[in-house]
Amino acid sequence: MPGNRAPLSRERVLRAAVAIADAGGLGTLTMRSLARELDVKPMSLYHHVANKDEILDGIVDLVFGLIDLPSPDGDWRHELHRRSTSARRVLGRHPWAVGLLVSRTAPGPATLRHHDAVVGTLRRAGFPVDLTAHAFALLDSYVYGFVVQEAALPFRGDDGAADVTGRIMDGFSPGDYPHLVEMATGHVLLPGYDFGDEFGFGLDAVLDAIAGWLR
Amino acid sequence: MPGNRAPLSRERVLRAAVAIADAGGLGTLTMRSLARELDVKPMSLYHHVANKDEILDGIVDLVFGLIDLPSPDGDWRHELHRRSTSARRVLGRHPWAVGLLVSRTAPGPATLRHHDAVVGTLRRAGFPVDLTAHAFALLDSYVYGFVVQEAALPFRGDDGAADVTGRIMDGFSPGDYPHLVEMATGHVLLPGYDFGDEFGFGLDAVLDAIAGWLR
DNA sequence: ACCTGAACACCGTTCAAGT
DNA sequence: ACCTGAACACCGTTCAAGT
Repeated sequence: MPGNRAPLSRERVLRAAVAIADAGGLGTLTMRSLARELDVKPMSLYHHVANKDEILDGIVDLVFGLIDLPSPDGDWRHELHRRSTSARRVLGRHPWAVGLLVSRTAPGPATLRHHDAVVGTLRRAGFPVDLTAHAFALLDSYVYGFVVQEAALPFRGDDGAADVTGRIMDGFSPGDYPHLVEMATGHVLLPGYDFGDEFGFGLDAVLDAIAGWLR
Repeated sequence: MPGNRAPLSRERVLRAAVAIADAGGLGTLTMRSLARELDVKPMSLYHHVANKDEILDGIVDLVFGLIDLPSPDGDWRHELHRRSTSARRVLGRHPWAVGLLVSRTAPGPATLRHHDAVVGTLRRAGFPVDLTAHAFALLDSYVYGFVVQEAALPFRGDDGAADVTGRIMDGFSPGDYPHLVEMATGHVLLPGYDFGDEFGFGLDAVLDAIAGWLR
């Protein structure tokens, strides 16, 4: 691993932590694996972060910092479409981040800046503060939840889908879950299907609904 | 703890695991804390579950089993409204379950039965299979994502909100996050506000959108 | 059949010591 | 200032032994 012996820093620690979580899941991210990745002893990490909890908060915030911000001066719908697509892509690449979200209550600066830009875009577009709260809750619920589904449903990748459909169909008594079987064999497993394509469809529906509130 | 010395069973192990995760978060759920709760030695657990991973899969499925199923014969919109409200309440009580969702790909029988009932309700209502997939993705993304937001955003409980607003306002340079500050002081922190109330508003918007696809 | 004691290879973190 | 060795109280899990 080239360049790993640059001087340690909070930044490098967090970046390495993201890399480990991406590669093997959150379960493989330990202070010791992180130290190994950085070619350092575990205790050295504590000079740059207070503890593992701060690392978890830090990598969530780092991931939020990768999401494109909406420009408050552009067309609100176009800007929120672009940032939502970016959010889904970024969070989809680091799905453990959404998993971590439910257990932390200390949003970092990048996360706050992100939310501030979304709220600001809605306010600038003319949404009153109560409708802005509605829109914020609806839009970001959709984005987070889609990432959860995409990570959890085994309807991705060509192999994964077939795998689980197999489990559904023969792991249990035949005839259970008839509608899931129909959905799988009649739609999801057909060549052109990609669950990820559902995102844009739902996103447009959500933005339509929000746009309707403005009139 | 009365009745804890009933004979061990997979059922009792999973129930105790849920209780521990509810009380102290997933981080406090260990094979050893679980054994202690059940008044048994850690190794006894392995006679009822293969390993901790199976416990995690098991408690997610247990929680899904608590959600009201829609009846495929009722009015689809009413049924999905009822089951979505139930899902939000149940998952909101056990928020770690949604966090776990992103890292598992082995849905259990209760989870599959749940999804089957939702898909069946949509099919019975006359949605073709492709629109059923759209509706399923949109609706459940919204439900999961709302639970994530409600757990993550510190906009709940009277104290929590004030806490974080404090952090937002003085922890960082003043004037950062102006829109979040406006949203907090001008809306979210006002006496009658409860973020949870946003759920029904967004749910109706989502169901409106889905209903529109049927015509 | 069900439970357990002892052991192994791990964790996060502290503390005192090195450069 | 930054890094580290040794140690502590924990983990999940295996294996051989008990009833």
